Amino acid sequence: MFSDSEENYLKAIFHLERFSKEGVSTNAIAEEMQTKASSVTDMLKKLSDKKLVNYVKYQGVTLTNNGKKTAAGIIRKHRLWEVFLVEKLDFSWDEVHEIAEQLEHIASDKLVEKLDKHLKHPKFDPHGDPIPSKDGTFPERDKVLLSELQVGDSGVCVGVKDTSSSFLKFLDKNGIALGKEIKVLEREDFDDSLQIKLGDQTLTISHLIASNLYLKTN
Amino acid sequence: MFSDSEENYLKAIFHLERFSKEGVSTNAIAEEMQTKASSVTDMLKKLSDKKLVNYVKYQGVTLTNNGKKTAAGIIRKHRLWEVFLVEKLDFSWDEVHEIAEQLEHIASDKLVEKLDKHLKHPKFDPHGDPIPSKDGTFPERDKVLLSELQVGDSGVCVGVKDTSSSFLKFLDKNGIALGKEIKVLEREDFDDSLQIKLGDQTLTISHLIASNLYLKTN
DNA sequence: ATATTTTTTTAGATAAATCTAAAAAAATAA
DNA sequence: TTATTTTTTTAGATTTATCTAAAAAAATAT
Repeated sequence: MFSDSEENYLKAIFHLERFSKEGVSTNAIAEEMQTKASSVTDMLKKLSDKKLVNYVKYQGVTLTNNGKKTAAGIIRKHRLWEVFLVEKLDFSWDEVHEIAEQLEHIASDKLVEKLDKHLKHPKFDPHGDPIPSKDGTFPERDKVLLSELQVGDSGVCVGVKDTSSSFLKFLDKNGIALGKEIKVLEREDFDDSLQIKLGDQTLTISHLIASNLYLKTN
Repeated sequence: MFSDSEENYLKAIFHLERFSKEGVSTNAIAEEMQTKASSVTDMLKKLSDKKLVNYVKYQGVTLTNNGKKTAAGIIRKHRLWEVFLVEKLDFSWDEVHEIAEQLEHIASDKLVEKLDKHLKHPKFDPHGDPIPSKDGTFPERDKVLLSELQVGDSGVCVGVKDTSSSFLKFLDKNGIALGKEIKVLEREDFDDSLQIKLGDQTLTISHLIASNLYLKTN
């Protein structure tokens, strides 16, 4: 149906749309996809011809309903495969992104639905990101960055913002995992680092760490 | 490492090499891949530059050791994914080929080995074809076409030669599956059709059917 | 309001994989 | 052995996705 490249652009635009309510700019897409603005322009024309985006020269793009649905479908596949890799093949959560980037382009509706069933219809991927349903709707979860909590607040770890291997490995090393309860014991005014309680241990984490960890507060 | 197209050519040459002990001809590859001879020539030059085939103008090609190993790796992936689709996702054996054609190009050694482990190191795919081991060796099984058996002979069904959906569906419909015991009761001289015993039933099958079904004789 | 900077687009080039049509080589037939 | 047919290769074109460099438009600053 669509080329891998077209699918990657749709995915990028989909992600960028969540941040800007205006159209997404050519440069933003180029940045996200690590490519040149001129390549983006070329692709926007093609996606526009295929009615996947609304594109007006010099004014950026938005996804059409069709484009949104297609993008959600790709993200659905990506996240289902991530669950498969972690749950069934025993990969760790910092290894699955690159492989899922390939698997998300496998074209077979039946495969996706059978995979979903096999995995017992998971709602979230290994990083806590929601898995769009078949019709393209996202089951959003209310979550808050750990960095935004007040001293004394607590919550359960439900997701990560940064999914880089180095960040995830850091979490592993410190025993921070989805499902764990975290309580903010103290905030250091100087650098906004936090002292937190995790299980029966106490540890100190930087602001950068805290601003990449999502909690569900109780 | 290699493009999907390069991998498909290697696979095709690998399969064709099993039949001709001479080099594989350009036209044979074009036929196998449903493409034009001129496209094949172009690709052979490229594969030759990459030391995957021994190519001499007008004399066809053979795979180098490297080419053989690479091809075996792709076939390994294809067949492991077929096992996964049938055993874990509950696909039927006539549905898996097209999907495995896509999955075989996913590049991750770790994924292949984890998949192999998850499937408990299967030796054969759902059609009875052997799965090459990691180092590229094929565990060949001694098998005979049902059409070559004599009246009175019997054996266990271990594989199919034709893997088309229509053939596999025919087998399903008639209760013929891998692992089933078959005994040749009678052969019709006129058209070489066979009367066979399958479980407690007797059925008649054409020569074409019998010449696409592999048995292991006892 | 004009000049400067930034963003975006266009024009033209490149690489990969394919094609058609023509040329060259090899195989086969007379 | 020469002619014919078949196979294979070459030459040149096309499509997709990319790039660089230049031009055009929009945004920002003076």
